[in-house]
Amino acid sequence: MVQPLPRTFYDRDTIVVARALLGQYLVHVTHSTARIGRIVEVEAYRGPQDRASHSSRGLTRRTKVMFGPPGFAYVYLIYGVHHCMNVVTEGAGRGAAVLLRALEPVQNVGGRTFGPGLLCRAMDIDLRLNAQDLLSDHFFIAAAPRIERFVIVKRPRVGVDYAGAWAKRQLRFYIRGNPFISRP
DNA sequence: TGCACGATGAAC
DNA sequence: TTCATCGTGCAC
Repeated sequence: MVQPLPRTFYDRDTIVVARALLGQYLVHVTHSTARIGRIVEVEAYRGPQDRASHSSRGLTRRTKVMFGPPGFAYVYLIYGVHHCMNVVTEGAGRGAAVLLRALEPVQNVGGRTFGPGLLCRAMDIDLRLNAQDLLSDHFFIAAAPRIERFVIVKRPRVGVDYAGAWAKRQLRFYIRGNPFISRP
């Protein structure tokens, strides 16, 4: 039975959620086609104090979703070309989220899925899904169908060199040895 | 109202 | 290393 992970899954410390998301299944149903990808790489964005996070700008029209309740999708356009998808974590007002960086194709996924932009393209995710509740029937994350055992690798996040000391924090997590990681 | 700038990916 | 391309945040 494929169903969304509960709100309580997202309502926890962002690093805990980031690690727990690895191995889970992202599901997007469009035109009665269910696209499914296994999450294999993520990054944690901790809140307003995290200089790499969009929420470090405070509460704005764009970051409103990040400061909202957990379990919602924060989707934005980057470089005017690609979309990136996050899941909001922790309680409302925290401004924390987890960026999905790579998937392993499971079902109805065409094209490459490694890298946040390619992931969104392959899963047909765009701005229309911003602020979408992930406890829905067409866009959600489901528990992995079976217990899997893997080692989680920690690395600094990608593309946030401007963030000072926060750029050095190991807030990127991925499944060791998985062939769909966006970069070593 | 204007403008510099990306949590990227692809081409050169 | 350069560039596409546009929403956002902040200066004026």
